[in-house]
Amino acid sequence: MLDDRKLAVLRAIIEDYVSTTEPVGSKTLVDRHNLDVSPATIRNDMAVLEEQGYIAQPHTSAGRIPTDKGYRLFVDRLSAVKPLSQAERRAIETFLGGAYDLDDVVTRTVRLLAQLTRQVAVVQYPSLRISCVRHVELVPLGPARVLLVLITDTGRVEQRGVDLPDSITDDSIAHLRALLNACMDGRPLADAAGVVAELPARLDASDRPNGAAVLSVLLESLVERHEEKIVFGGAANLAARDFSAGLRDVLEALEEQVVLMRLLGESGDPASLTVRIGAENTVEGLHDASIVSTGYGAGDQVLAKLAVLGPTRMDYPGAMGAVRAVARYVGQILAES
Amino acid sequence: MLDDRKLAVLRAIIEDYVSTTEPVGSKTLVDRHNLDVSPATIRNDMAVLEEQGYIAQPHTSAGRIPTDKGYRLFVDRLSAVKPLSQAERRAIETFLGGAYDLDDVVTRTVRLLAQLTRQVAVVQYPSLRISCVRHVELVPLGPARVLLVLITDTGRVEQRGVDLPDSITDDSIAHLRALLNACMDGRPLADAAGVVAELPARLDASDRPNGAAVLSVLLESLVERHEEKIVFGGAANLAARDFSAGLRDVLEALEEQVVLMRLLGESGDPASLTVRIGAENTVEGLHDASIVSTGYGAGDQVLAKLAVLGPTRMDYPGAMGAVRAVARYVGQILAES
DNA sequence: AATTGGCACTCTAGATAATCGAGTGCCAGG
DNA sequence: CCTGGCACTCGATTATCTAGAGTGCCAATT
Repeated sequence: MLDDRKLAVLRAIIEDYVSTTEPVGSKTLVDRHNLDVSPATIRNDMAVLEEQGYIAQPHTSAGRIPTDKGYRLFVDRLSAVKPLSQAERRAIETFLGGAYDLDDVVTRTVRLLAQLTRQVAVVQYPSLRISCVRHVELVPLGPARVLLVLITDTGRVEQRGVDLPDSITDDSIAHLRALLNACMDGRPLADAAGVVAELPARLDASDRPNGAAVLSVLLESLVERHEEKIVFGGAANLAARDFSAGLRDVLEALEEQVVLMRLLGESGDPASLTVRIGAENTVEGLHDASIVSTGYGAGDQVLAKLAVLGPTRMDYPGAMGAVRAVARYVGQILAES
Repeated sequence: MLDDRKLAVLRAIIEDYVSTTEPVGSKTLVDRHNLDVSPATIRNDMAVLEEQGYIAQPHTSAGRIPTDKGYRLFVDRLSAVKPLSQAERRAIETFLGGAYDLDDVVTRTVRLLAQLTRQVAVVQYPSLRISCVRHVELVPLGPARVLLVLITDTGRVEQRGVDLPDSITDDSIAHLRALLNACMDGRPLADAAGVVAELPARLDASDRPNGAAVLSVLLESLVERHEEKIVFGGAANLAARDFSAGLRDVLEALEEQVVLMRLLGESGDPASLTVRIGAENTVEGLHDASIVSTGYGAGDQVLAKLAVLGPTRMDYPGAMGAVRAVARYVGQILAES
């Protein structure tokens, strides 16, 4: 139905349109790419492509622009992920290598991705779900308030103030701390639920409510809130582009954690490169946007996602290359630390 | 030189211009505010105001718009900080009250300020300079690498991986940990420098380099990097406005930590409400912007700054009221926790 | 001396019209 | 199936005109 030349034409249209931002006509097309046929032939091809919904005309007597469906075909069958240049790889390595702590890794990753792709970058904090507990610290903050500090074997530290149901003595705290460490040390955070079950038996009756409160925080709050943390950067790159919906909508979407969660959650296979194009995106206000996302993590565990967001008219091969490369390096960093 | 009526005219011009975004003429002015004089009289006044540089004409035969100098006079002498409504105060209280930890306080503050003022909000993390050490924890991460965790009496936790000059045994770590806690416990972080001096004497010679490495991280890195952390939000509010310089510049400035530092640093008295208008701002790309900032902290200590950034044409009394109120509430929250 | 009504003047925003040209669709011939 | 030719469409650009908001200035008034 679509012979090779028609596909080549589609590819050419997309490449031209992405780089020039202007509808591309049959004449320009033959000139710029060396298709050995006449403009009239191209026009026939374009008519077919249009009929099938891969390209569209903004108005009669203008060139063609790709539709979402056109981009989709391009991404699926007409393009390859573009590997980064040697220089770019080195840049990633040195830039990410200098990170101090997790916060810093995430911040730097965002900046890096935004800079590499000249788009908006979105990075989710890695999940603590599979981390193991190395140490739990309890520090009294008030009569019925303690600070819970959790140190994982991946070298991460999470803290949170906990309001207790009862007031608590320093002794009880010490007791609870010892017990928590005994129970949790070396165990994955995901097991916290199990520990909650066996804990009451090992606590004085008087300490049970407080102990339960601390554990539920450990579970619900630390682990889950971490995943909800999503950072974006490179908003300045939006200003240059023209989103028909108005970039106000885009910025609003980016500032809503909930929306970002959904955005990253929507992609199918979490581990692999996923591209969502234009209207494929269910998030309000992002119908003109495309998202290139992938999971990342230490080893083969997917701990979180990162993505690049731009107008549907974006350099997909380049963005995909950058996303993949950055995800790999971040994974390495996480594995090392 | 400027009699009362001329000042009233200036105030009226600013108020109208801020709310309508359009140059305001003599006729409209008399209509909307009840100045009991004729348009011609106002025109004379406006001529004087213009001569003195308080207002300007975009072009002949257009109304007048305020200049930076005009806004400056308005802020200094013609307006009062507008207190928030009861409802707004309650909203602040409940919204900030629900915060989990410091990160959450800062994030919520940004959102709150952005929403209250419909502008961009900028918030700096509170300095650790005056906090006291409650506990120091060292966790081995590798042969020559430890994780340093610092818990302060204000319930904050900072962590950082430290690469040591020599490899280290678990014994040494325990020793170092005990010593650090003995030295630092209860002392303000600002004293860390002093502790560095006395530490070597109390360490085995073999532990000295490692101990010094840990302490220098404590000092340089934890405390200072915290102050450098600045968050902004509400960028979507920029989209509606029209910055002549292009909002790209504004967004770029906002994404540069260094620039934000300078922005907040420039204000004079750190404790009080400061307004910087248009060109008063030395930051490139923000010559069309105004910044309303103030310091905040627990008690009377100024720990950091927060600000609102918008076009010079902004609602100064409202912004000042919001900034002041939010700063106070955040201060309270910090003092409590 | 300050205020005011009157008036001519100046621009800009917006409407209308004319023109240009890139790009198309279609057709007849190779 | 490809191609050159050709009439046609329609947005973008430019030119011209008009209406009206707003001004500055002046002479008269209080």
